[in-house]
Amino acid sequence: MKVQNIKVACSSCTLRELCMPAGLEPDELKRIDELVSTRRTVRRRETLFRNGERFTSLYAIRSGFFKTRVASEDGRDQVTGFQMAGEIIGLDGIVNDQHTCDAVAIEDAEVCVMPFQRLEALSREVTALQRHVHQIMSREIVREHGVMLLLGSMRAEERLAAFLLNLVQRLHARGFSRSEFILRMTREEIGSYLGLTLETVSRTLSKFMSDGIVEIDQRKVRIVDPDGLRRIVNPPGG
Amino acid sequence: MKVQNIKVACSSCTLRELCMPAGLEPDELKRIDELVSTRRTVRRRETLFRNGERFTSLYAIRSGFFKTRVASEDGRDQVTGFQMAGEIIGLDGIVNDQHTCDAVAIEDAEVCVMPFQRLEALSREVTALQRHVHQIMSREIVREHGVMLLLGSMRAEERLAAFLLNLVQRLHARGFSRSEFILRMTREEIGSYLGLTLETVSRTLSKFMSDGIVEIDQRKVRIVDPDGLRRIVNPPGG
DNA sequence: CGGTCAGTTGAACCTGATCAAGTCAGGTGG
DNA sequence: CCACCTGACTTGATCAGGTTCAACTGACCG
Repeated sequence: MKVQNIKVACSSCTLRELCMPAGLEPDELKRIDELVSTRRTVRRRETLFRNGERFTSLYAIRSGFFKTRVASEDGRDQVTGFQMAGEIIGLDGIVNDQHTCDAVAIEDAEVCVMPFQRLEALSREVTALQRHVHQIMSREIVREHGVMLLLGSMRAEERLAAFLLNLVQRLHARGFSRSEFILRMTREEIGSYLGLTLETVSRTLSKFMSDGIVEIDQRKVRIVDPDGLRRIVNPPGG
Repeated sequence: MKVQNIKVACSSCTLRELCMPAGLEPDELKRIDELVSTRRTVRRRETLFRNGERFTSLYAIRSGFFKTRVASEDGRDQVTGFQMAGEIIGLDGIVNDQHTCDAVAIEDAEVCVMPFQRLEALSREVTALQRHVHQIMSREIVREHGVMLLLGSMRAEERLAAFLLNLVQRLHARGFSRSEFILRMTREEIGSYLGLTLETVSRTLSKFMSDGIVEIDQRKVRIVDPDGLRRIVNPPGG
């Protein structure tokens, strides 16, 4: 783990519109710059935090990709999400002052460390920030509802199609292509997230390819027929 | 829907320790009494709020039982949780000022209505309340992680066992028996929550019964061998 | 150039879904 | 009060989607 003390200003960060509230007054903007104490770089395969560790901070991802995962007492584990630049992780730790999942970088990453005490103090004073924190947590709850729907009621093809559409949509919101992207995660990680085995993920992607819906070369994905994917997620006839 | 304007004081509510922060100063406690605007009764099968409705308030359940469910564009739906006295619902609405799921009473219920604006204003001033709101949202995120683990990696028997243990544990925390309780939901609702069909739920419960782990008479459940259930959830050998 | 890890593909198997029939409890109306 | 109806539940038989096990390919790296 590497901690950088380089001062970084949210006010001049290109990702601000993703992690910070919009429409702040100049003086509020200035106060927000106190929020991030340090940055931290996390190399591929390293953890940002682990189940059981003391919770102190939320983390805003500046670059790179993370996965979060929970484990049951016996060895099984479940990927609960993939997070990219501009997203906030660590919310699970707030309830019991202790993290309940692992956050692992799946490619070299850099995060902004936001000590939670500071965040709470500041959001008592800056209403827009308070609102923003609530929205971030609520958004995570809604996202997880979607995953529950996926895991509880969708078939393999539907899960994969929904997964690909979700990824490309988030990447597009960050200025990347609307149709091409690189998978940062392995088939096994995708499978763990979607409640499938890696073989089923592989087979299903192959099927999408032979149906002419996507082109896949290793980790490189090109979505040829986005409507085809959408039809798979929401079959027209019920 | 019936709205009661009877003034209710959180400060004198028996459920306070469940929905409100502990260790408040007397003056803080007094201010908290401003939080609940009204109570509302919801009959069985009626909804407290629906997907698409404008979000205004969080609701603390005073009595009764709810389920929350999300729906995909085609008809499928997924129960995302069962909520009982002392629990807070409505958090999904915060992100977009609009509810994204339905909350349906599965038995006659009464809730305390907490206008969210008021809650935000008050939590800017009462630090313990601010912290409490954060904890409630974080707790929900952690709960959903658990459901994702369940849906993504457990087999039918494990899901049912985990479900029964979770229910009885929450009921016991509310002063009910450690081993007996009434199921408030149908087999179909349980199945939707656990990603199973109602037939599988029924069969699996029958199996538990013939294994001497539980006794079931209609909706009445008696857990005979809690350790047996725990062993099913966490098989000793991996 | 060999070793390792990720991914693909095939074949057999199994868990849980689906379809179907029948039971049971509770409520309603004659 | 009883016959009937309905919704919830149970149980059986069959089916299928996805898992499991296994073999193989290909990319990457020391």
